[in-house]
Amino acid sequence: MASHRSQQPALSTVDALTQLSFLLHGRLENHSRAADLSIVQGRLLGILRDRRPTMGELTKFLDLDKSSVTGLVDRAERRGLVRRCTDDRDRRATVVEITDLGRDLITSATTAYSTELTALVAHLRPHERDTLTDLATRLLIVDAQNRGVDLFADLTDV
Amino acid sequence: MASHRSQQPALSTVDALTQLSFLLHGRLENHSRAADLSIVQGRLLGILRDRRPTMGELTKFLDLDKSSVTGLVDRAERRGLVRRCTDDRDRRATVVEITDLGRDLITSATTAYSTELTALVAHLRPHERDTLTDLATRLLIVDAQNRGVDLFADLTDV
DNA sequence: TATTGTTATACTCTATAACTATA
DNA sequence: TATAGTTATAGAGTATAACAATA
Repeated sequence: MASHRSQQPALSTVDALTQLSFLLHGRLENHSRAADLSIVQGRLLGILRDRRPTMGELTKFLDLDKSSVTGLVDRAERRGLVRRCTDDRDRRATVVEITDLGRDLITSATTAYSTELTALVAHLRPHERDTLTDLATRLLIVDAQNRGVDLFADLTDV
Repeated sequence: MASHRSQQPALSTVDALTQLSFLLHGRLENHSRAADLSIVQGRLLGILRDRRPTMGELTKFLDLDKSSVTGLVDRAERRGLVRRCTDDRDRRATVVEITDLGRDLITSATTAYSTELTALVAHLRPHERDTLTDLATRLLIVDAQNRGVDLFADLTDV
């Protein structure tokens, strides 16, 4: 009942993870596009879902140049997905917040993505899913330690 | 000896895989950029490493519009990474092949990427790596079946 | 007529450098 | 002077629509 695939050439660990990474990234891109969002617009809205950062804080979350963030927020604001507010404590700073429309879009995109991915991993048995989750999480923790950050400190959602 | 992380909030399977996907994608991007390549240029060269496709075939491998492929190949050709040849059997068609320079670049990028990823998964025990590889491969196989293609038919390398 | 590929055009995304306004 | 953010500009990447050359 287990394996129909012994005839197949085996993938290396790195190749299998890399292909899986492309698979997930492509799904995320598809579902974002279905909500009329690019991946980076989706990341922006995901960050804003439970934060109200300044432009400068956004450059750190997104790891982009400040001018890139200006353009990104410009386009999102023009579409009514986010709005800029002035910070009363520092009049140089600009705070960005998500609008109801932006929240609706990112919610529908992440829901659809999550539903599709859940259906995919449903092909594994429960204990296999748990194992996969544990192994993936351990790799994330190792990487976070290598980078000197706490994996669970700033989960930026999708 | 096993787990120091029971205090941490657990990630869902989907979240763990999604974050891992971002991690790998970011690494691939870094190593590509170190070789002065974008991810898509790297994919192009990876495909050309063991193929000599027409422009039309490239649009299928890359899942891009033909005009996008024209631009992609234009920029790669301008940099001396690929060259266009005429197809003698169909004089409408254009065959694309990699140059020695292109091959050097993609080899160094994939080698560096693979080395870093191998070091990361080396934090797992051998039997855990095997399990992870098996589970990831099974997800890829399910997805390939859903899409009606053979996973092992057209591995486009990285 | 259908297919292969390019060109013209437009938009997103990204970065560098120069700039404005506030601290 | 230093910091927060924008503007000007340039280039990669992507797509749609119109086109040329060949089948």
